[in-house]
Amino acid sequence: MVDADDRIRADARFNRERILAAARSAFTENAEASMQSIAKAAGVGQGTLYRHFPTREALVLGVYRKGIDDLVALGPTLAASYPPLKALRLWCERFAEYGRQKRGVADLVRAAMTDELSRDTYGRMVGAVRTLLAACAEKGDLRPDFDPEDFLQLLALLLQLPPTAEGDERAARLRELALRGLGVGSGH
Amino acid sequence: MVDADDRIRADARFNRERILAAARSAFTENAEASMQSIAKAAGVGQGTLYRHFPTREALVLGVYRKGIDDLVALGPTLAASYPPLKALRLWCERFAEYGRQKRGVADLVRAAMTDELSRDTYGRMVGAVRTLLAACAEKGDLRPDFDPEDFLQLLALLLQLPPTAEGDERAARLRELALRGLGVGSGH
DNA sequence: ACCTGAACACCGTTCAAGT
DNA sequence: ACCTGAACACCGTTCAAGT
Repeated sequence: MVDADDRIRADARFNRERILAAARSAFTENAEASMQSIAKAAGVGQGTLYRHFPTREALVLGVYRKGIDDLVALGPTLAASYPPLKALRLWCERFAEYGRQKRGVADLVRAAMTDELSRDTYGRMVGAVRTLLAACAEKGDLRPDFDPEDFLQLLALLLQLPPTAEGDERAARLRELALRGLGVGSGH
Repeated sequence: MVDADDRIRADARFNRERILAAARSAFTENAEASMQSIAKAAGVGQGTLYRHFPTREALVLGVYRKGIDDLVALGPTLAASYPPLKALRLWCERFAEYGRQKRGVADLVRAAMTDELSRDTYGRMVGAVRTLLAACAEKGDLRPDFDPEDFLQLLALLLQLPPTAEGDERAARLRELALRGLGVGSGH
């Protein structure tokens, strides 16, 4: 056990990276880029793509996992620097911004509950939201009985609005609506 | 002009009805039923399908137009029989129920703003929501400054939740969240 | 006028054959 | 072990040919 990786896997790992890089850029310019076109862009046979990512969902997850981890890590960072409600708002905005750039995120969150593969990632996102909401509730900024998963699902649904200025504004208004529904501005 | 229809169109109208009937039942059991399979089920060439409904959107609209008209008409009916807030709630539930059965409705509403074809239908739905919200606002049940289109879009987004008991319950909770955000329970 | 269905240019996914 | 790419079973859409 000199090395964690078997020697023979060097090419496989190389291919994996090539696929991820190709998928990342393909998804950025078109969230519906075909698997076949991604294999081609990566310079790899279709079979190889499917060997590494047996499902489109798996590929999307591979591409966005890092960004989502960053988002999850951002929760505590914001919570440490801002009042709870401000931290929650900023996190929601970052989520929206990230989701707007990488439109696959919405599908990922939507599929997450039924897909074994992405359960971990999803669970950590829910955890981040839970912490942010709990901090607000503790300060009395909003009601304490709300399901963080409902809130995250709502944020994910809002990503489906058209990626235009109008869609973004509507999403922002609906986020504010949700926060008011959670009790913002009705007590303290 | 003895008749509103030219004689020669009898077969065309027959085909149109056959297509609509086939599409209705196909969409009911699978919202993503292919155009090709619908043409086949209708006993019609693909070209005929495309002649009548040049786009999938047009076909969806053809199938759901009547149901949506019913939904629009339901607004005033409920408003006449119930207090405004109750009427609004009931309408939302009917919308959700209808959308759950016919999953194409959500896409229709989502696409409506950018699609010329369905603008009328969409506009009438917004009108129904506007009236219901306005009646509530007038009675002081909720804040008067909210965009009915935002509300309708939110309802349409909620249709995208998985059609399970869990998804339905989440949608119901998020609807209540929105109503609280609109001021329900904070005035009188 | 309207209809048909073969044909085109794609998909996602699989799997025999290669190294 | 891993890779390739032809092949399969589909799509949505078009359009020459028929009636």
